[in-house]
Amino acid sequence: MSRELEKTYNPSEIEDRLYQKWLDRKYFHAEVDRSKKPFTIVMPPPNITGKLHMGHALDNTMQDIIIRFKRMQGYEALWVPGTDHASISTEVKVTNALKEEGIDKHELGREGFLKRTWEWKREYGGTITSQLKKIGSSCDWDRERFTMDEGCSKAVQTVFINLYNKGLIYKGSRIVNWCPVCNTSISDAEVEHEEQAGHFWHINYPVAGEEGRFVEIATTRPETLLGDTALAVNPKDERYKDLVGKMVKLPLTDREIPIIADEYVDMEFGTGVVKITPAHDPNDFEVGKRHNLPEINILNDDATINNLGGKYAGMDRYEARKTMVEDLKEQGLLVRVEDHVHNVGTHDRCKTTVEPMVKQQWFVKMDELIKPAVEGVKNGDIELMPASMDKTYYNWTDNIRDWCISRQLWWGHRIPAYYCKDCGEMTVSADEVKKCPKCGGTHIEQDPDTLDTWFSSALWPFSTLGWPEKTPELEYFYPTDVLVTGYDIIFFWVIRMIFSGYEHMGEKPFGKVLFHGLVRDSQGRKMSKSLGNGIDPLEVIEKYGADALRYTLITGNAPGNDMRFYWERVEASRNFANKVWNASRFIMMNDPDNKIKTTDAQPDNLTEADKWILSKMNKLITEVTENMEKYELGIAVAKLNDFIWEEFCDWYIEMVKPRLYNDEDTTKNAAIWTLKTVLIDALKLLHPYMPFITEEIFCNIQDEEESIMISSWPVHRDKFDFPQQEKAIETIKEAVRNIRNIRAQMNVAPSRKAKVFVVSEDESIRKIFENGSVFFATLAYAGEVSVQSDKSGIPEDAVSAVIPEAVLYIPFAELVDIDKEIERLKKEEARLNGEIKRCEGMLGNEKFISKAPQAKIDEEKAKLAKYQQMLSQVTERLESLSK
RNA sequence: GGGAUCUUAGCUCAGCUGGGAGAGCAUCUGCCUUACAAGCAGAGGGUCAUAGGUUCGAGCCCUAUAGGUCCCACCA
Repeated sequence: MSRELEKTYNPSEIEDRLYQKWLDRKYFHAEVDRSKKPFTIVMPPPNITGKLHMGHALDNTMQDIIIRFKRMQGYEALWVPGTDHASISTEVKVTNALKEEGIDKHELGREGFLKRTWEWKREYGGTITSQLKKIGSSCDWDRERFTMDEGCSKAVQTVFINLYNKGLIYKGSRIVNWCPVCNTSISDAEVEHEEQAGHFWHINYPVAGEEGRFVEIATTRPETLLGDTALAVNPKDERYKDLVGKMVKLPLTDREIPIIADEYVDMEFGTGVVKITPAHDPNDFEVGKRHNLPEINILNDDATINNLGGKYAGMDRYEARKTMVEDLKEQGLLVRVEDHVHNVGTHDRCKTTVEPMVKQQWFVKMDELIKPAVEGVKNGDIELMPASMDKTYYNWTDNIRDWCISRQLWWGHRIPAYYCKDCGEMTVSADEVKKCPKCGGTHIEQDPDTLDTWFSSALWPFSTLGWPEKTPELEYFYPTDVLVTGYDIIFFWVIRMIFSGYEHMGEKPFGKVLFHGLVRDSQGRKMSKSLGNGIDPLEVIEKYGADALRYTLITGNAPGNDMRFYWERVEASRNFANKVWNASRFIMMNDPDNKIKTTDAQPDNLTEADKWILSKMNKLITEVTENMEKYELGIAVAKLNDFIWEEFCDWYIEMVKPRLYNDEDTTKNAAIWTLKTVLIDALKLLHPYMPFITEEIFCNIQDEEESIMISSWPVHRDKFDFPQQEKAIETIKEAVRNIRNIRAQMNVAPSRKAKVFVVSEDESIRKIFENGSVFFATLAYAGEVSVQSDKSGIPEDAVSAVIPEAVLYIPFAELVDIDKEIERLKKEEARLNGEIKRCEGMLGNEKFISKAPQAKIDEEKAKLAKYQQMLSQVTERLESLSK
């Protein structure tokens, strides 16, 4: 393998090749291995109709980071990928495709349609998974699943039958949300409420038998009047007390309906009289049940008025509304029209206003099922991250209603219920029923409905592992460890998986749920097709590489928070990748034949600088690991970035250069060994975040085929703890910073070297500078460094800087402006005085002394001593300059 | 109506269990120093929304207020 690397990192050449290498070597594949601990993630299955968007990119990057980390830590790490059949989306897509060919879905028939849809799935359903590969997802493609594959379908059927037999699934005539465009019922979770400007129509209903007396009601949906079966008032309402029990004439019809009393009516709102339409309003439905009112459905499935609507039959709901209002006006029954803003339920897929309707549908009874799911989160069996999601979760579980699971669609899992046309008997069965068990009739028809898409995805954590079969995988990998998903599908999916896990497996589906937010555009708007503000992750990958995209999505963002996408941030990520690339290139250039290996014994002539960076690295390993274990991915990588860029590149590499450029230097090899050791550990820590570039460098630098993916995660090594050396190097860094600062302030050209005197009475400090003089001189642009215990030989007008336990002098003879120098020192004096005052204030506070922890007190005492020592040096300098 | 969350440098955001305010980008100054100008060195810039409270000590905890965002909810 070539050791000549390009000057800048070029991801496009590398990514596909490396991904293929990993695939070929089956690195992503996990097997049941009892000698290892399992770690499992199941991927939230993207819709087969989907195209990769930033949400997927974020979701999968997070999962990939976690799974790569765990794999390196030695777990048998399994990440199960798959796709969702997405019943409505897919059905709509295929229906429209057919329409363009001039084919009507119903003409084609159910079987023909399903055949076409499977074909469509085979052709396009894999698009999204192939895109997931582009971002580096290390999922076990051998175990890829589909919610409608044989195994998952078996799981769905088993669950349905189990729940039915337990009485937890029932069929009933209930009010459901009906989408007249998609022509199907939908669950409560699929209804989005949006505020719309509408009207409040006040209508007079004539009281039967009392000429000239009216009851005024107010409604936002006057067309539903056709289905009214009562008016209701509050039993406590004095205004209407005498009306209760009387009848009113229902306008525009020849029906009479009763006035009833029900607590549900709010006296304060509107006129205090409510028209009751049990077939088209969930509340009215309840009222109707309490008072045994008839339910009159006045709508067809496409939201036109049905044949019960008299002259309005056949009109669209809005057309009927308009016409009816006109008619009411003509008859003098329309009192007035007010503007009114109200919440309208719309279908989340197609944005059509849903119509509540009474329909025969299948439901899952929720009240019992939800209990273990609530308990599981309450007692910590499942942890939601961030924890604030708990409240959202309970808010839903506390107000849960039965789940409408039947859909009037063809694409999906068909309900395994069979009806005998002869006697009407219903049989729920896994196998096709051919003969009625009750009457023996053979005219059997299967329920035409299919199940809600989320019914199958609710089983995903165990259906993908083989359930209902008792597979070794299920036994080994279940329960899964962490679920990563957006907070927007907590109700659709997360909660349903949780109660399904407890119900069917007797155990939680996952231990933790890591929620992430939305990726918004740079102005904070949701990325959407209609706005055209979406950014294609593939475009980002093409321009900057998958690593840069992943890095951008993971940095500078706390768990559960939304983030904004900026190209500038991608650029910054790319720059970081490039930094790593060049640091690596630098190291390779200094050991072109790869003579020094990290596996070599630790050199016995490590310098203080070497020990410092090794010690720093040791700390970094601990911090990164701890944060990743808490799934604080952003914090972990921020620490890593700081270490690599600042400590390693800006300081350590610069410190080491004089040794590398000097062939006489006996510690040259020690430097190279340290550079490589630290770099390789850093690459490993970075690998989960930036898998491609780290792999490429890892192989190049070590001249080997071995992959970083399967290398072991770095662990803290006690032998690399060097607290003394850490302190020593920090002292030198402080000195360097001071000198650079002074030089910049004085506009001294970098080319101009100056002699630097380090004066300290403390021998250990002097020793530090003597040991570090090789690089101290370079970093501080010093021509020569003189370390001494007193000021002998130092010109009186040298510029000076005070650091703890030492004073630095730089003689710039002609450049020095004494007044400016005094001013600078006075500023420093004031700063130190401020610090001293602060320390003294704290230490002088009796309560602080008595209540604060001893460590904190000692810390402040040490600071005070340090500042006092520095202050005395500054004062001394000032005095000698003022002479 | 209920709930969540946010308000920190010009912009976008970090800041984990309370112990001297950080990053990236942007701005200004100086550098093509033989890994990297996608870079290096330095600088400026914040009464951490407001007002109270708890505490020896508050960006962090509590209460109220203002503004923003989101979720849930059957007010016809």
